[in-house]
Amino acid sequence: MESSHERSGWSERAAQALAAAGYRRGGARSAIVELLGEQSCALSAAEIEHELRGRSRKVSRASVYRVIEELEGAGLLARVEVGQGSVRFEPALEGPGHHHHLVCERCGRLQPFSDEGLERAIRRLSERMPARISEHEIVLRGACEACAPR
Amino acid sequence: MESSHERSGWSERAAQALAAAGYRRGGARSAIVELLGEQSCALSAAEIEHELRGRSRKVSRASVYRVIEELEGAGLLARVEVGQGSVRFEPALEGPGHHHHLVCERCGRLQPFSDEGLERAIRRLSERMPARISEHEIVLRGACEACAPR
DNA sequence: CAACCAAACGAGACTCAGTCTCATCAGTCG
DNA sequence: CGACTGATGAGACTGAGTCTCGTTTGGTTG
Repeated sequence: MESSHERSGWSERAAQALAAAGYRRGGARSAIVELLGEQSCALSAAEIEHELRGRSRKVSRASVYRVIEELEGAGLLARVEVGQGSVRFEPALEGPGHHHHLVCERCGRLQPFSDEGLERAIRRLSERMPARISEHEIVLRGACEACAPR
Repeated sequence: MESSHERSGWSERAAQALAAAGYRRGGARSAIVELLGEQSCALSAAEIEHELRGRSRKVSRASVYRVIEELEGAGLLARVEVGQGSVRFEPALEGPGHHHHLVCERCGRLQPFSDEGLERAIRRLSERMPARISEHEIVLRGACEACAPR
């Protein structure tokens, strides 16, 4: 779990990185970046569109997907495949922010976690595989603490 | 990769398990089970529908999804989320057949792998997490041997 | 400041996987 | 052999995501 000031740093970093990549400042883009920067966990594209309709500014679906694509391309946004066809996005944090997800099969909530043992196992495996591994994604499914306390 | 006689055993097991669960024998269901039993790796729903159109018997999309759901519910079929919104299915083999996937970002091919170190890390993590973990899924992304030989 | 150009944007048509409904078909059992 | 009930197919429908194209806006230049 990350502290919120680390998050707000993200939207600034993102804005800078996009500017450096030659993108102009545009209302839709900055509204999306700002919204993402405030989140504590992943949002779906539809949630981004819907949430923005209510506040700062209405943003079209096309823009939501365009900006997601730019951010993902710049390595600033991580795509999380949650299962059942739903895809979510969240700010990609540097090194220590790297984490994976537990999806509760009961309530559907997403819970981030990280584990050094797991990362080590993946690094070792990557060296042995006959391929160049660039990313990995791990999803655990089960019942979260609230749904099945022990 | 598993030997093929292990695979053909799967379609029999699946047929038995479905019969035991009270399902009647039906043409569409057995055609799908048979096709899945022959595969060496995961198929998408559309591929199942298309492949069957050409051979044994034409099967409607509704039946493909129905049968997938039944098999998944019986723990006979594993769902593999490959990314970019595409979902594939493959026969779930007992213990030793448990594996994960490497998705090539260049050619899109799926390559199964398994690793005891990784499984161990996940078991240990599951015990420490404040949740009941029932499944896990790991996807590695990168360039496969054919696309980026080293 | 005015004018211009390219990038950013919005609206909405379109695609495609997956779901749902309902009429028809076919095992199974009496 | 019927009849009952589950299995199936056809196709309408949904919702996420993509694409196109006309409009708006940021930034730059005269």
